[in-house]
Amino acid sequence: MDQAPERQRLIRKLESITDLSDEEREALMELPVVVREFEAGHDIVRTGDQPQSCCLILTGFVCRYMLLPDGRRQILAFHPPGDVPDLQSLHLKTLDHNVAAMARTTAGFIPHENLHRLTRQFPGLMGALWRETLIDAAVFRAWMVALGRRTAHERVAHLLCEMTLRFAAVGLADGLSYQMPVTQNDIADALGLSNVHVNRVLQDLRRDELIVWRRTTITVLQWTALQELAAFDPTYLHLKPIPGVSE
Amino acid sequence: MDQAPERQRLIRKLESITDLSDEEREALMELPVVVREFEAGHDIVRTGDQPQSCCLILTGFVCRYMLLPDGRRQILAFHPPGDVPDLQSLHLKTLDHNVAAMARTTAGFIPHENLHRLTRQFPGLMGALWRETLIDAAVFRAWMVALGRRTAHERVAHLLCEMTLRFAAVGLADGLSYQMPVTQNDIADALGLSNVHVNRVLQDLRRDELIVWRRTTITVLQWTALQELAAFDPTYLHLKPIPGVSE
DNA sequence: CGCAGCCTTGAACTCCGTCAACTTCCGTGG
DNA sequence: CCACGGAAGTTGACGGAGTTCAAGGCTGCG
Repeated sequence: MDQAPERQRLIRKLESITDLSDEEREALMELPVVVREFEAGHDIVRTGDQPQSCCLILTGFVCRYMLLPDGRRQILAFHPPGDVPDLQSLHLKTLDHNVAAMARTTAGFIPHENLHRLTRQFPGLMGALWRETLIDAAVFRAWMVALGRRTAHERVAHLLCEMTLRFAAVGLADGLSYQMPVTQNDIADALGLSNVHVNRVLQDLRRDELIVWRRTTITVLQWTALQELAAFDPTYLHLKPIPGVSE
Repeated sequence: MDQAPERQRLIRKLESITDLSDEEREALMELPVVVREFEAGHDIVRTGDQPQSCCLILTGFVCRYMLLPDGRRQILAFHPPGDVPDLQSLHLKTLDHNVAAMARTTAGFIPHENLHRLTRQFPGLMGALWRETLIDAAVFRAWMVALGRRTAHERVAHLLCEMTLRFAAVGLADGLSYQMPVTQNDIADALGLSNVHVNRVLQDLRRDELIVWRRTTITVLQWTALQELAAFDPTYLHLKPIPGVSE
């Protein structure tokens, strides 16, 4: 009876960026989902893999990353529950980067054939999924601007703004507070900085009482000030307005 | 009789990443294309626009970029002829960045409705176009790694490797030589560096006889050495093997 | 209670940015 | 044909944001 919560995750996510019809929601509820669990630090899929299914994050937290031959790591994206980090594998056979669990994570695997059938039957859903991959790319672009042209303080602030909205969009934030299980080292690898410098920047943000970050709990104390510091413009997330946060 | 060359550009590009059937090629030949011309430095579409057609680059050269409020610029992508830099507008109504001509450029505008009709009629073409947007994102990821974790020398070398393959893939390279009308300032804004530093890096590459760059003509002299310097792995471009360059 | 991973701190260093001047190159027009 | 002007490329001196290295301090889990 209650395998529903999984699909609700996906539906909630899609509805944060598109409108779904009742039929489409029903079709999503009928998707077969194989649930697997991953320990923190373990890869879910890897460079070179040719997955036959997409993985929907149900609980936990996930990142995508690439490694240079000498071990330097760049984190490409963070994914809260509801995201499908390898949705691209639907049309790009070979994976060119890794997906890893940053905390104990449960993921639901949805076979490609079922997703393909769905997109054939419901052009609206095809649009929604395509759109989802395009927003993925939009986030990459925003990160590129951060990596290339923002200062360390701006980068950290920008990442915090983005994650705040994305957690809120799928209902996983409590006001401006949310759980994000990443280390300062992870932040550094996401923002192209050293862990030492990330530490110093975070101390500044705390000293200025813009945020509180205790253990894995992040709380934004001064949303407007943080946005201004980051020159954060949420357009690129292409989210519908979020009750209680935006609008 | 001879409006054909335009569509050939698109077909050639798509065939560098997918196989097309005769029917699909024919359907592409029947797309209406409105040709317009743009001067160097002029925007083709802008942030906030809600375009009703996609622009196919026919001749010239184009970049996508974002500006920070204080004027800092990050170039997100370069596009040789054959590319459709705003293909995403098919499923993302509002543009979140700009597309600009870097040299005198002719672009062919293809109405969204025609592309949508095409994707409904030919699922293979839908796959090809979706795939195209996914490769776009893959290139963003590669750039993110460069911006976040590569040194200035590696970044420049990596960009040169990428552009060499992309020009070659659409038949616009003469061996390892091609025309790319960008200034050192543009390179700097693409790689998150200053124009001064790009200048010094290029001098190093020339001194070591890895490349020649005169005016807008780039020639790679030592392909293997350049690849090694960049730690360049072309997988992310998801190209078929290019006769005469790769394989 | 102990250990391991994470956070924190300080000092030295470096890659790259900034500023400012100078040169080269090319297109234009006289 | 040459003179001019502006944009792009080049050079040097200096400064700073962020890195590296290394040590020490927390803290939560087994």
